[in-house]
This record gives sequence, structure tokens and C-alpha cells, in this order.
Amino acid sequence: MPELPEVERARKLAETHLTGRRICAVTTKADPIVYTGVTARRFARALTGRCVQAVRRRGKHLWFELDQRPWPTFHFGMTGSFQVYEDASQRPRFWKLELLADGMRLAFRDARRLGRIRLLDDPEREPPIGKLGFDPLLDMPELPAFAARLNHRRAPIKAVLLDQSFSAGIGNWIADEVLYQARIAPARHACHLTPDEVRRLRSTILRVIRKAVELDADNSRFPRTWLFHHRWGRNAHAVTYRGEKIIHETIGGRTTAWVPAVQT
DNA sequence: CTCAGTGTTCAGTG
DNA sequence: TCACTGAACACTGA
Repeated sequence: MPELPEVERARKLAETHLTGRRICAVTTKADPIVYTGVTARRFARALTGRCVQAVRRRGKHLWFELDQRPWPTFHFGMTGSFQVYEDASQRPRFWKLELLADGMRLAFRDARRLGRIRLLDDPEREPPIGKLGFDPLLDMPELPAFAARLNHRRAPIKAVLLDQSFSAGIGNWIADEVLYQARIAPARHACHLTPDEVRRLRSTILRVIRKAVELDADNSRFPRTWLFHHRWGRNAHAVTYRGEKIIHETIGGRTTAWVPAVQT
């Protein structure tokens, strides 16, 4: 599920149903992989009876501010999500946690178990959130600072965009989409980009992420001109909306879709 | 049966 | 120490 726009959607969902409400019951599914540094039982005890004052996000991480610390902290991995429903019989497959507040139930589910549930005293300061780089929605650096940060990175720009200690919230498809729209080849060394390419990169990150968030991460509504709709499946015949050939190769350790006719 | 995948972490290397 | 790479993790769905 989760890159920044989807985590932001999950944040709004939790905010709508939990902010200002008391968690009157917590049901957990024991899972020593997903529950990290805390048992499901202790996690449940810490949340039961607490009031949710706010739901925060940074990059792909999300946490609740409660009336008493420690606070629950979530990462969705590849397949995690929140679901809201009214009746316990609707509890989703692969559920790890269910909160009951004001008659509504909110579940955390995760089929592949790469998601993480933590219990932290100060999530924003402690790792992993404390080590994140800028969040394009919360604190995108101005152009000079952005350029300076790229300057001492020699890795392929695709790998740098995926590095959460550089920019928090960008994942594989957003990195490819941004590089396509900014017309930059993914294997280019970050420190060798021209000033105009750096400017385009920064503004394209903002534009793509703001648009995806505005559309509530509903990819069926993404503009038809986006690479997103044409990139899947490692299809040897894949082309953009303009008919330019899309190629697939591994860059920065991940499958990368890019368009040599457009990206230089 | 095999393998890629909207992700992160950590050991190993230069 | 820093920057970077590749493998491990876990498991579904094509």
C-alpha cells in the first residue's frame, strides 16, 4: 500500500474516527515480528482507556498523540493498511490490531508482515522517525539547501530519492514518476545534476506528491499522462501515453521503469 | 513451482 | 565515519 500519499490517507482516516475520542477497547493478534520492541499484550494495555488528541505523520510513518505516553507508532511496510468498520464480524483478514472508539472499529492489517507496530515515548525524536530526512509535505528545503544536500551524494539519483534519511515518504513508484516528469535518467549521479535539473527535481517532487495527496492516493484518478499507468509488469512492449518505449532495469536495488527518449 | 514486489534494516566493503 | 550495495526478512498473488 504505502508511500507518502497512502500513509497520509490512512492518517486522515484515523484522524476522522479517533481524534477527540477515547479508545474503550483494544484487541490484538500476537505477532512478534510486526509488534517491535513491545508485546501485543503490553501494547493493548498502554492504549486501553486513552484519549486520542491527534494523529501525526512523517514520511511513511504515522503515530497517535494520546493523553498519556507512550504513544503507538505505525509503519505499513508493503502491504499494511488501516480499515474502519462497525461490527467485529467485519474484522479483516491478516488483522494485527483492532481499536474500538465511539462505536467504530479501526484495524491495522498486514498480509506480508513487513509492517511494524511500536510503542514509543517520543516517536518524533526517537528512531526510526527521528532519523528521517525532510518530508516533502511538511518541510521541503528551499532550493539552495536542497541542492546542497544532493551535492555530497554520489549514488544514482534514484537510490538517493529512495533513501528515507534524504527524503521521507518517497518510494519506488514516486521516485520513477518524479524522474520521468523531471526528465532525469535514474542512474545519473546525484552530485552531477545540473542546477536546472536540481530545480526541476525539487519542483516535481512537490507537484507529484501534492497531486497524489489531493486525489487521496486514488491511483485510478492520477493524470493519464503519468508514467504510473503504463509502467507495471516489466512488460517489454510498455509505452508511455505518447508511445515512447518504457524500459525496466534494476537501479538502487529496485525495479526501475524509465523512458530513455525523455530522460537524459 | 517460481519469482517479483508501492519497504526497511543491517552486514560488509571501499 | 561516511556512503553505498546487496541480501535478508515474510508471504501473497500472478
